[in-house]
Amino acid sequence: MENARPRRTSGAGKAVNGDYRLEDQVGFAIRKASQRHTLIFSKMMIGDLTSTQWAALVKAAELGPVSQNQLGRETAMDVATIKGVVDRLVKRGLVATADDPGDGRRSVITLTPGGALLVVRAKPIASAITAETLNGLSAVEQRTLIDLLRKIA
Amino acid sequence: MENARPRRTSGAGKAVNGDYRLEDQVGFAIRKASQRHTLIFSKMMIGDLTSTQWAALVKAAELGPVSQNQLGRETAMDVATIKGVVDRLVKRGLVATADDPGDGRRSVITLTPGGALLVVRAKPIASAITAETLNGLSAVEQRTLIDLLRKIA
DNA sequence: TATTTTTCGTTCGTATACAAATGAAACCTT
DNA sequence: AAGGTTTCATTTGTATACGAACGAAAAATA
Repeated sequence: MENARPRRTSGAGKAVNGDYRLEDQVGFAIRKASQRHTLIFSKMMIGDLTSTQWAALVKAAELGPVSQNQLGRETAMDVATIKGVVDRLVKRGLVATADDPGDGRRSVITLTPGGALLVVRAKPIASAITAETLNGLSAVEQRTLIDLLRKIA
Repeated sequence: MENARPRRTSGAGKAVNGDYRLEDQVGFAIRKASQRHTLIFSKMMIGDLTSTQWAALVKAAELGPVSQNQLGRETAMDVATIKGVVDRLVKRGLVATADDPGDGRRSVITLTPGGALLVVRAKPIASAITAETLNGLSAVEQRTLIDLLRKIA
């Protein structure tokens, strides 16, 4: 029963040469996990919200009136990205923009009543999405995963 | 020194109501980790390869001639996504396509010599990218993170 | 105050990501 | 062999994601 394991090393432990497996890389694992989460999100969430739109909405609810760039920072979105997200939320009447009286550059973003209502109704669903995404893990593993992800983010 | 911690619960342990923090959700943590990885990847990788392009290249090297959809499956890419990726790799001369003689639907994808050379040279860099992405974690934590990501993917 | 720097929002270009629809080819079953 | 099903590749439409450049406004500083 020799050579039952792949002989990818030339000594003990550390690989030597052409041993690079896509499946072993964090980046690939992150991408696959992200894909599954996105799928779960789109299946479970109400109001046709994407996970990024939800992030912007719930942050806007938490923060109250915010500038667009600030909202982007809080939700980890590029200025160009948050613009597109906000535009789509405005078009759907979930969010409104107004000129900042004190700062000619800023446009202040606020939840509309409809947006606020949607946030209230979607919160338990968002929690359920997180739970479903983590459903193969024990409680300890769930916490560990989030901790480790935070550490490398 | 009472109420030093946020009072978000109305009993012991489990939260009750409007306590949903974006920062505590896996999806958000995954997105942020993905962003950092993407940044590291683009800064370190050679040949102007994105992480998805790299995935396609290294899988094509591992598998030899493959159909486009098959390559997409191996790299966790949608048919529409893998098409765009392959198109760009073809345009850059890293990959070539040919009609499958035995199957009129398939187009077979192969690495060009330039593509093969790039894979050889980029492998150690790709490993370094993974290491850099994980660099705040201990060896055990690194393995744990990848294991847990695989479990939920 | 005048100048420099920073911040804000916008726009352009490129690259994933995926649902859905399509036509062609292959496969399977009867 | 005919008919139904699956697979392959393509296309369209929408939504992130980010680098880079831009003008306008505010802030910092000389």
